[in-house]
Amino acid sequence: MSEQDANDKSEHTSATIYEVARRAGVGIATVSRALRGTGSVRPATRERILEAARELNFIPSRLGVSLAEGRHAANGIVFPSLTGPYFGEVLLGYEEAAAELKRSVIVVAADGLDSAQDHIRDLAGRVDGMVIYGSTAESEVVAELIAERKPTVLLSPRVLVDGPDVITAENTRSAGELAEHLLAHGHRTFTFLGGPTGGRDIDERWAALVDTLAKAGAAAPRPVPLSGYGRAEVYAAARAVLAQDPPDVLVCSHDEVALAALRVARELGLRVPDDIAVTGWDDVMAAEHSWPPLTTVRQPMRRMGEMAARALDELITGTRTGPLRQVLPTEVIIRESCAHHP
Amino acid sequence: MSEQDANDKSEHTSATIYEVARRAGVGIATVSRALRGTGSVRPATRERILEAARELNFIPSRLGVSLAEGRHAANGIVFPSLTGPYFGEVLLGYEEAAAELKRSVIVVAADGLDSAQDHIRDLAGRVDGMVIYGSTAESEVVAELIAERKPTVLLSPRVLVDGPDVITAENTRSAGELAEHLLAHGHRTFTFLGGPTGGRDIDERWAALVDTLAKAGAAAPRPVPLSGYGRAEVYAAARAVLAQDPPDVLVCSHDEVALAALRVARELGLRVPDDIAVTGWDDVMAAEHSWPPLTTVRQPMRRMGEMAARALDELITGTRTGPLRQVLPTEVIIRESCAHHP
DNA sequence: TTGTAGGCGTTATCAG
DNA sequence: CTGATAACGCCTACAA
Repeated sequence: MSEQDANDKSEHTSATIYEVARRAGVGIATVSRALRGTGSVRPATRERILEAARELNFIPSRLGVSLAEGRHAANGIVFPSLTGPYFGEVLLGYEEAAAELKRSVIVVAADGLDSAQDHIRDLAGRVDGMVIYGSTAESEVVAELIAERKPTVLLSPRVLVDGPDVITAENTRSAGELAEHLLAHGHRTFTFLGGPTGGRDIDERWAALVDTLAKAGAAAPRPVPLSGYGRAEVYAAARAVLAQDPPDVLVCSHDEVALAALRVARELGLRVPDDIAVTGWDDVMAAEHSWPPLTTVRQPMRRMGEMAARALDELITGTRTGPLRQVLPTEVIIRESCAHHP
Repeated sequence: MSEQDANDKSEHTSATIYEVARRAGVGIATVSRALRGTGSVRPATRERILEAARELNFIPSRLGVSLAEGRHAANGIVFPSLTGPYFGEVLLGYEEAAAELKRSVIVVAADGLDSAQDHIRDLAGRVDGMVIYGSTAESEVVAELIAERKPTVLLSPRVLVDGPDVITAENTRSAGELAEHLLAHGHRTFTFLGGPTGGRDIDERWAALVDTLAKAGAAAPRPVPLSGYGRAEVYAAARAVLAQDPPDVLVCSHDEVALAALRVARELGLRVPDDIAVTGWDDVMAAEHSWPPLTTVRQPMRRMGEMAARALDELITGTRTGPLRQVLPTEVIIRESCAHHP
C-alpha cells in the first residue's frame, strides 16, 4: 500500500477498472460483476475486489458507464429564464423527483441567449429526456426533439402542440371562481393587467374572466397588455391604469404585477381594497407578506416539476404509451386585497 | 435520399460519424476534422461531408466527445436545498456565467436525502468541477473531492476550511453598519432572532452586532436561536420573543424570519416600527413589498453564482494557481421597518 | 466462477 | 490532404 501511495500523489483522475482488476488479480469482467452485483462471483474473490476498489478509491467513470449502457441517467430541463420566484419551486419538485428516480438534472436558462437553440441541442445530447418550460416551446429545436423522438415533456407551454406530453396548471375554472368572488363583493368594473404576448395561460385566464363577467351581466373587462415584465414596464403600466379613472378591480396576470400595482396605488393615495381591489396569480411568497395581503391563485409549482419528472421517466422507460395531457388543479387564495373579509 | 429515408423511420438515435464518413466516401478522421475545423480538408471534400452530415442530421455524441476529450464540459452545483428565494438567484448567476463559458450545469439538492453523499459523488463523475453551497461543506464527500483534487469552490460555506476556493458575502461590516443605523434611531435593546446552529454567516453577523453595541455602550443583544426554518418554528419563536417584553429592535438572521415577525407583531397589535423595529437579511422580493417595507441587507446572490462559475473555470483551466478567497460586498437597505424616515 | 474480446462514438496521432 | 488505428472506460455476451 505504501508503494501504491507513492504513485498516487500526482494522480488527479480516478482509477480505472483495469487497475482494480490487476490489483485484485482478476479480469475486468469480474470486477464489473462484483461491483455492480450482476452475475455471481466467488465470495473470496469479491472481497479482494472490493478491497482493491476501496484502496484505489475507484469510482466507475460515468462516461464509460453511459457509453456502454447507452443511456445518460440524466434529465434536462429548459427554463425560459431563471428569474423570479417561480422556477425555483418548479425546479425543486423536478429535482426531487428526478433524484428519487436516480437521475441527475441538467438545467439551462434559454432566455437572453442568442445561442439558446444550440444550448438546448447540447443539453439534448447529455440527457435521456427533457422537459421544456413555458415559452421555449415554440422553438424549432423542440420540434426537432420531438421529430427525433427524444422523450420530451412540455411544462406549461405557451401554445398547446400535439404529440408530446403536456403538463399545465388549471386556469379557466379558477379564474372564473376568482371573478365570481370579486363580483360577489360588488365590484363591477374590471381591468386585466396582463402579459406581453399573452400565451395560453394568460389567454385562458382572460377568457374565463370575460366569460364570467358576461354571464353576470357586468361590463366587459378592459385589457391592458404589458410590454414586458421588467420592473419599469410593470410600474409604468400600473401607473397608467391607476392614475386616471381606476376600475373597481385590477386583475393582474401575475403576483409580481399585482405587487407593483399595490405600490403604485399607495403612491397615488389609493387605498386597497377600499378604493380599488387588486388580485394576482401564483401565490409567491411576497403575496402573503404584502400589505394588504394579496388575493391570488396558487399554482402547484413544485408539483408541476414533480409531475414533469415522473412523466418523463415514463416516457424514457416506456412505461406509458399514450401521450400525457395533465392539468394540475390551482386554488383561489382569498386575502385582503380584494375586499375586507370580516 | 429517398432510399435513406426509408431506413430512417425507425431510428431513434442520431447517426454516428461512421455513417457520415461512409456517405461522404471518406474516413471518420476526415469527417471529424471537417466538422470541427481542426486540420485542413480539401474544400470539395468538406462540402461533401457537411452535406452528408446535414442529411443524416448528425450530432456528435456528447459521450463520445467527452470520453475522447477527457472532459465533460459541465459544471456541478450542490445546494443544501432548493427552497426559498435565494438559491434561485444564485443558480441564475451560475448558469448564466457557465453558459457563457460553454459549460452545462448539473444541479443537485442534497438536503433531505439519505443518499445525498452518493448523489454528490455521482455528480462529481459527471462534471469537470463543482461548487458546493452552504452547509453541505462539512460533508466528508467534499473532503474527498478536495483530496482527489477535483476542482471545487465553496460558496458561502458554514465553516471556513483551508485549501479550496471560497466565496462568501460580507457580513461584519454591513452588520455593524446596520447596528449603527439602529442605534442612531435611538433604539437601545436588541434581540437577535437567528439560525439553528449558527454557521459562519450568522455567527459573523451576531458578532458584529455584539461588537457594535458594546462600543456604543448599549446593552448586549439577546440571542434567540431558531430550532429550524420551518414556518411553524419561525412563527413560534417570533411569537415567544414578541409576546412579552419586546425589545426595541428585533434583528433577524433572514428576511423570511423578519417577515414572519412582522406578521406576528401585527397579530399582537404591535406597531412596526413605532412599537418595535424589525430588520432582516438578504433582501428577497417580499422584503420590498411587505408592510412596512423591510430594512435589510442585500446579498449579491446572482453575483455569487457568477463568481463561483468563474472561479471554477479558472480552476479547471488552470488559469489561476493560488486559492481564491473572495468576499463580495453587501448593502444595507434602509426601509420603514426600522423607523420612520422623514 | 472467470477471462477474453467486441462494442459504444469520438478525437488525435501518425503514416501515407 | 486522408485514412487507419489506438486510445478513452466500461459493460456484456461468449468461451472456457
